[in-house]
Amino acid sequence: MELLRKSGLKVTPQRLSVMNVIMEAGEHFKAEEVYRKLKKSEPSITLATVYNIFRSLTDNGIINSFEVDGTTWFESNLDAHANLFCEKCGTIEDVSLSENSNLLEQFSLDGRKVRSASLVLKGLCTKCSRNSR
Amino acid sequence: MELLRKSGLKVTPQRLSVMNVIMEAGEHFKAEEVYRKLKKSEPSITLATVYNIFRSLTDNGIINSFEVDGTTWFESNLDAHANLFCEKCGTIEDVSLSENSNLLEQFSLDGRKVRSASLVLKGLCTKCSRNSR
DNA sequence: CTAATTGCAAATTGTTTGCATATTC
DNA sequence: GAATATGCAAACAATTTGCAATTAG
Repeated sequence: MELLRKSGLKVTPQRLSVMNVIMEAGEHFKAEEVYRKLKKSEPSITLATVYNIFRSLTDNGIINSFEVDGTTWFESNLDAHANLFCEKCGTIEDVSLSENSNLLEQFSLDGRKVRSASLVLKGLCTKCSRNSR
Repeated sequence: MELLRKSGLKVTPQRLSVMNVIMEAGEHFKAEEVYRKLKKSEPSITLATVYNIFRSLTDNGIINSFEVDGTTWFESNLDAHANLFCEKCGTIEDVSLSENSNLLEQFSLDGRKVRSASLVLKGLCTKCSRNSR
């Protein structure tokens, strides 16, 4: 609620529900998934509304988004990290950068301006990597 | 030609044309752009064909792809680097990683398997950054 | 009361697919 | 000659838009 207010966004039940889903630590969702989850408790909600909400939340820096194979994922973790898409189970796993690595200072920027960075990995998550051994 | 042969892909004029466009150093293209470019010299070519070609080239590791805001870009630079999407002029600029940074060793991987990494930046390219000062 | 947001349907964009024809190897 | 690729039209998936009705501040 505070986050919405701080950004001048109106506090609607739909927005609160979407935020409830997305704010769980370490969670990553696609719009469609959130829509399906919410449909149960909030049957009137629309996929378009979910998309609209995600747009205002990302525009206001409340959540983060990144894309994998043509679809957009959302997460509440705003710290610099990589997202690993597991090619076996289709989930996303956060991958922290090694301590001595500050992602945002890794580039030779020479007079460019970087506003956002998205580091997406593809491979096998911890669980699937273990199971495939 | 050698690259195609090595991967067991048939050498067709369409594939050669696409590769000619994409192989220019530092160039980044969307399928649609390549299609428009080639339409002039090769009027029979189709957007679907361009997409098919890009798929076989990426599947065989001949070129690289990454996505920005829902559209896929292709490049021939296979070295580890970041791609900066300029929000002003809409082009992509390669950004090399600082020497002491090996992108693929930056993560705390602990038993995960990483097959590919895509680092996409958004901001202003060198030219637009200069012009906006 | 006013501006913002929702819900709905329809439109758009980027990309893929099925299939007949043509082309490489 | 067999397998693969092209061209074309049609299908698809993800996302956005226009607009009327509703709701938050």
